Parts: sequence; structure tokens; C-alpha cells
Amino acid sequence: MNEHSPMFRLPLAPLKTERAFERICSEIKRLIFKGVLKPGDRLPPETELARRFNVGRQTVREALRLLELAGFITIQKGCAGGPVIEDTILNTISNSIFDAIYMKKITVEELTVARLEIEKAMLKHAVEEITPEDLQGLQKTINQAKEHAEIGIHPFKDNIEFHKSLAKASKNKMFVILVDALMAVVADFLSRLQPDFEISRKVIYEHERILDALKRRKLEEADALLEDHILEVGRRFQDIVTELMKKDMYFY
Amino acid sequence: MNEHSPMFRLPLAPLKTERAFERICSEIKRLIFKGVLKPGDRLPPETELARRFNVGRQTVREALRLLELAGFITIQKGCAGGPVIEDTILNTISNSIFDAIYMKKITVEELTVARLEIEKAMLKHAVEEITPEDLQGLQKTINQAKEHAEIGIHPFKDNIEFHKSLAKASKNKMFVILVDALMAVVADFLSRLQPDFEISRKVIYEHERILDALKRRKLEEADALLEDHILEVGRRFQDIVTELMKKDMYFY
DNA sequence: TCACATTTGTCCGTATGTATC
DNA sequence: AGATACATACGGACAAATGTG
Repeated sequence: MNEHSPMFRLPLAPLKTERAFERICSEIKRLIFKGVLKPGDRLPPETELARRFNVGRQTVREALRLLELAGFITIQKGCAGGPVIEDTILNTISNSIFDAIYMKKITVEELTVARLEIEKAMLKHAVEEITPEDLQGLQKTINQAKEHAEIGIHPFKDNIEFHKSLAKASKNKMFVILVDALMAVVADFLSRLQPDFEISRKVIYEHERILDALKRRKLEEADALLEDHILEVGRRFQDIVTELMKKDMYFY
Repeated sequence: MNEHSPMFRLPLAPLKTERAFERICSEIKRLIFKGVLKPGDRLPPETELARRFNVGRQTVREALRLLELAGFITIQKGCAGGPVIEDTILNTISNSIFDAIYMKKITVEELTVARLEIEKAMLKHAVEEITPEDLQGLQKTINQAKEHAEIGIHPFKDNIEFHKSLAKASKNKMFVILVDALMAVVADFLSRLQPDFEISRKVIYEHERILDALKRRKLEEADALLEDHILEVGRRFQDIVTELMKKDMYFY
């Protein structure tokens, strides 16, 4: 096999015997990190990759599988298909945290407390960093939620988008990731819930008040509103879980 | 397969056809979530799984690859080897956050700010929930760090353990997960650094002061100490990154 | 120490489904 | 509508690693 890649043989990881598909995976990852491969770029087809790396096609497949799950590429079938560099890492993190929550059997209270702290921190930074464009975007999201509610579509996606947009306004991608992950969990809870337009109207109203406080740069006011809002949502989730546990339907 | 089901032909909906290995992957995940498969349990060998799911061995392999990367199983070669249910999801989250950072989606400053907020929140809860046993454990970690430093072993693992133990003391598993992930990133940075016993002595001293404040239940004092500590570490990380980027050695 | 069985790791050949032109 | 290019999947085979007797 091709052993000549002295620059990759650095002190890290003498632990396990590196498997071929792992080597290929990190090789491609390295190219992405370096900027040689950018989002939108297409990777050669599997057969071509196999030829270039001097391995079997199956080995390439497993490497691509890893890259796909890790959020570096997507794979499309058919003509003009194949592996494409695409950044979906944030989704990956959300899913992992999501899985971890199930595995560790984290309680709703723990989740709510963490969400409270993270979103409050996010809000603090958002108040300072938010731009007029961000404010417009948030207003648009709220308007969309209203419209959807009017025509009978439950606006829970819009309501989740509100929190995500808020995180973006903090101009800190770490908050974006964390809020994204938490919102994935929230979305899962909401999807188990009967659509309740009464509550969703209330949520929209609360979001509107938070936005209003933000426009006036009133952190303390927005903070208090957000806290009430999240605690309220947390209580509803607790009810859902209690209900699901009773029915022994917590997991599919 | 049944292709004629006009009533289910929803517009734009059926984007993805679930691939065989995805089906197998989620099937096994389901069993883990349900509690049928618990950590330590061994899965049948690949050939056996292929037989049972009525698919080829390669398909099973790709499913196992996904489960492995997602942190649900580990795989060992040889006799008495094979896939074992094991919970390494926290590592997975760390790795994903890793990747996100390396893609420069997240800057050191963003990371430090997030770490600051999360650990401060964690500390707030730890002060209220911490037990004498937790305090003893933290003291033990510090003592161990001192001992290691004395005999010439760099105590960065002990120093990281201090923060993890602090998170555990908050009695909120969500904080444990988040701090765990953040600390994995910190550990990676530290591993790239020349061991500096001068700095590590300083770190141990700062940890000791934080613990002292905790023993006296002085949140404000501990909070200020923690903030200085994290900001200081963040500054050092920034220096490392700047240095590595100059040398074009930022990756591997 | 040595052989053996088990299981993963890797490769090849081939067939099928699917999307694009 | 047919040809093409690609991923998806199957089955067989051998190599390498690892634990056991």
C-alpha cells in the first residue's frame, strides 16, 4: 500500500491500528479543513476514489458513510449524483445531543434549566450585537407565525425559528449550535403534542413582547419574559412526558 | 414493490428512500432506546446480523459504521470480538464540536464566550447542589494534580477533570454533557501545547481558590475567579491558534 | 509457544435501482 | 423513451487480528 504520506504521520493517535476507511475519511476531512475542498464541490465517484486511494470500492463506501454521518458530505444517487461536499455539521451535533438525551434519560427539568441558562446567555449577547436586519427578520418570523395560525397551520416551526434567529443575532455560532440542538429536542416534544392554537397564540404573543423589549434594548425586560416563556414551555413538556410515561409510549 | 399508491403520492414529500443500512441502523438504535439492548451486551457477528436482517454483509457493515460513529457501539476484531453496545455518545458530541471548530465555523473567542457562560451557569447550580462528597472529590482532583506536577507529569488531565467534576456537582446531566464536550475541545488544545509547569501551577492554584470559595458557599467569589480563569485560558488558546496557523500546522 | 477458531477488514465481480440527459 | 452514469446492494473470497486451548 501507499505509505508515503509523512506529513500525516504526526504524534497523535498511536492507539489503534487505523483502518483503511478511517484513513481515507480523515484524508478527505483534512482536504476540507484545508479549504482544498469547499461546500458545493463534487467528489469523484466511488470507483474513481477507490482507484486513487488504491483500495476497494467497499472501503471507500464506508469512508463516505462516515463523512456523511459526520455532516461533511451528502450523497445523491443517479446520474450527476455522487458525493458532494456539504456542511451539515450543526445538524449532526443536534442529533448527537438528541440521542444523548435519550440515552442518558435526561429529565425535562434538567433540559429546561439548561435551556434557560443557554438562552439567557444568548439573549445577553444578542441585545448587544443585534442589527436592524436581525430585528426585521425576527418580526418577519412572528408575522409568518401569525399568518400560518390564521389559515389553520400550526406555527410551531415558526416559533422555533424565532429562538434560532435570536441565537444567530448573538453573532456567536457556539450559541447557534447549542440552541439548534435544544430546539431539535423541543421540536420533537411539540410533534408529540396535539396542535393547540390557543397556546400557540400565547407563544406568539410572548415572542412579540420579547422582540419589543429587544427593539428597545431592554435586556432585563426581555430576560424576564424569556424566562417565563421557557419555564412555561418546560411545564408543558413535563406534562407530555408524564402522560407518555403513563401510556408506556415514551419510545415508539 | 407496490408502486401504485396514488393517494400517498404527496407533493415534494418523498425526497429520500430509506436505504437498507439506515433501516438496520435505526432498528438497532430502537432496541437500545427501548432498553432491550443495554451497554455491555454483545451484538451477533456481522454474518449473523446479515442473515437475520436478510441483507448482505456489506449493508450490515455500513449500519455498524453508523452506530459506531454515533457512539452506540464499539467494534473489536478477532475471536470473542464483534460489536458491543457501549455508550460513547459524549465523545461523539465532542468530536462533532471539534469538527465544527476546525471548519472555522467557531472561533476561539466564540468558544471561550460560550464556555464562560455555560460554566458560570453550571457553577451557579453547583453552589446550591454541591455535597460534601463532591467537595472531597474536587479536593482529591486538585491534590492529584499537585502530585503529578511534583513528579514531573503534566497535570492537564486532572485540571480538566476539575471542571468536569464541577459540572457533575451541579446535578444537571445537561451541564455534564455540555461541559464534557467543551472540555474535550480544551483537552485537544492543551495536548498541542508544550507542557508548561509554571502555568499549570497557576491553574492548580486558581482551581484551589475556586474550591475554597465553593466550600464557603461564596458564589460571587467563585464566579469571579472562574471568569478570570477561563478568560486567561482562552487567551492562551488564541495564541496557540495564531501560532499554528502561521506554521500552517493547524490540522493534524 | 504454537496452532486453531472466530470475527472483522478488505477486495472483486455482478446485478439492480434511480436520476439525468 | 432510451441510454448513460452513478449509488445501492448481494455473494464469495481471502487476509489480518485476537483470544483460547
